[in-house]
Amino acid sequence: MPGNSTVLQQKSDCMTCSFRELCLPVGLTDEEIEYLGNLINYKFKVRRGEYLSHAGSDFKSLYAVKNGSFKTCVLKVDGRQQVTGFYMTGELLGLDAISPEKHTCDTVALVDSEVCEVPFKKLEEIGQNIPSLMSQLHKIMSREIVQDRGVMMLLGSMRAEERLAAFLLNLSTRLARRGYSPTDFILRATREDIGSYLGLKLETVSRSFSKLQEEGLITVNIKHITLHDVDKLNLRIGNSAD
Amino acid sequence: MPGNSTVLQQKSDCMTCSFRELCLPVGLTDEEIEYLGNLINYKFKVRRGEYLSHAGSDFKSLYAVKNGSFKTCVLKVDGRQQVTGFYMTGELLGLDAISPEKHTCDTVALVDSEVCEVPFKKLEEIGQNIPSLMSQLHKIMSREIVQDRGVMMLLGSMRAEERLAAFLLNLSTRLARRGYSPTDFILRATREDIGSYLGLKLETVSRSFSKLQEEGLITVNIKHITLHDVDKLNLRIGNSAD
DNA sequence: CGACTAATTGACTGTGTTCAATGAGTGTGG
DNA sequence: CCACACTCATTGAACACAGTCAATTAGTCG
Repeated sequence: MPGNSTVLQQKSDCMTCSFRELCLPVGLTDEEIEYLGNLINYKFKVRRGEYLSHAGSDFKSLYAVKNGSFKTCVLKVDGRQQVTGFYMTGELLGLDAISPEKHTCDTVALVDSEVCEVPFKKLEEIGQNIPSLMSQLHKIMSREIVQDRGVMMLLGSMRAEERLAAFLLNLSTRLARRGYSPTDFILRATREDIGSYLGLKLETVSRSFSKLQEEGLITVNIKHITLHDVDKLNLRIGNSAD
Repeated sequence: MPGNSTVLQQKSDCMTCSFRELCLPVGLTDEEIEYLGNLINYKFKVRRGEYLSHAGSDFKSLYAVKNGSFKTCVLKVDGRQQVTGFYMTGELLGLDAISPEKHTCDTVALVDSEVCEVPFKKLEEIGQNIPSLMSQLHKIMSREIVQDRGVMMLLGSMRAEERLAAFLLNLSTRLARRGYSPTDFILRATREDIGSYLGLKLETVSRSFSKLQEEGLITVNIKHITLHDVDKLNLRIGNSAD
């Protein structure tokens, strides 16, 4: 049973999951998915603000976000805290914990959410017989590395407004892949969380939102964001517009 | 043949490699290492300043650093460049390329170096029969994620001197694991590379070195660094001293 | 030795932080 | 239903840290 999350176990089912094309089952045959489904036995509900896992706790399972949204964050002994990632539907939580066999961060639900538990040892076991499952795991881990590199780029070489633009574009892309509007969405995180993730203070995040709005690139209504010119936003952060 | 590196192919041999306890063979039986050795056929020499791989090029193999030192860096269309990582003996290059199947960064030798080529498809294949090899790969990838998270922490919430202290401590730990002095070492990277990695300008890196030296925590002699008080350095970056 | 590249240091500038006040939104209880 | 408390967001003014520009020194390689 993870953290202090509300446990409401229920049989999970990859076959009927509408997000299996985003998650571990990618590239598997129906038969293989059935097999994987036997591994992924349970899904949990985690209510807004509750912890799915705590830094330092033992690692046993990965968690696939079935629906909802999470942040991961690290709290250092001197009180400094930092958000290290945001996770949405179909994304895999806990990859950082594999090597130390301890969770390295707290994982908190930003909205009422559900996760599917993936016991890691068992995943490696059945992976022996399903090559494409292993491949998919490797790709997911690689993607996590690429994503983190992107954040490093952002933190290391972008100014406040650029960081925020990059963050919004990243959300936009991920939402689009899930069938949501890439230009009109609701932020789940507070200004403080966003700031922490982007290496900025919440006031700077707020000011940057206002600046981007003044420039006509976005509209901000507290948590409701509309992107007006994705190409210009991309140019702003040093990507080609295509 | 990777990048424009000097190709001097030679049979590689994990069995006799003094760094196998840091690298992919960790936890494998002699028999399994023999098997792995058949996969890792060649090692390449890459001279200082030469590229092992270029961003955008096709991904076929991981490269294990046999000896020497590398940096990975990304160059954006607008000219911004950033160093995303430093790699030393026993570490695995190219994990970011698995998912996109293209290299996402340039990999450059900081000193004359050697790498062992690990064809990735084949690695996944023989991993089917050697569970501990797959586990080790997962641990290495997970460790890369943890390492990157550390850099994100650093970039997101530390000031210049703290960043530099964290960088030096990280190097120190990795060198110690390789049997080198953790308190007395030679930097392979320039101030500019270090700055790029830490999200600072080279002048700021230089000033931070001087500050830490004035405080008596380190001695700096261009590339030769001596750490005088690892505990205090750790406290400085919000780690407990133990 | 001369031509490089790399590193240090100083003076000034600018971006983001800090501190503070205000406003908007939400939930609770009288 | 409204008052109150609370959290979250916005905005302003002063300040600090790192960036920029520039000059100098140290080190390296042909």
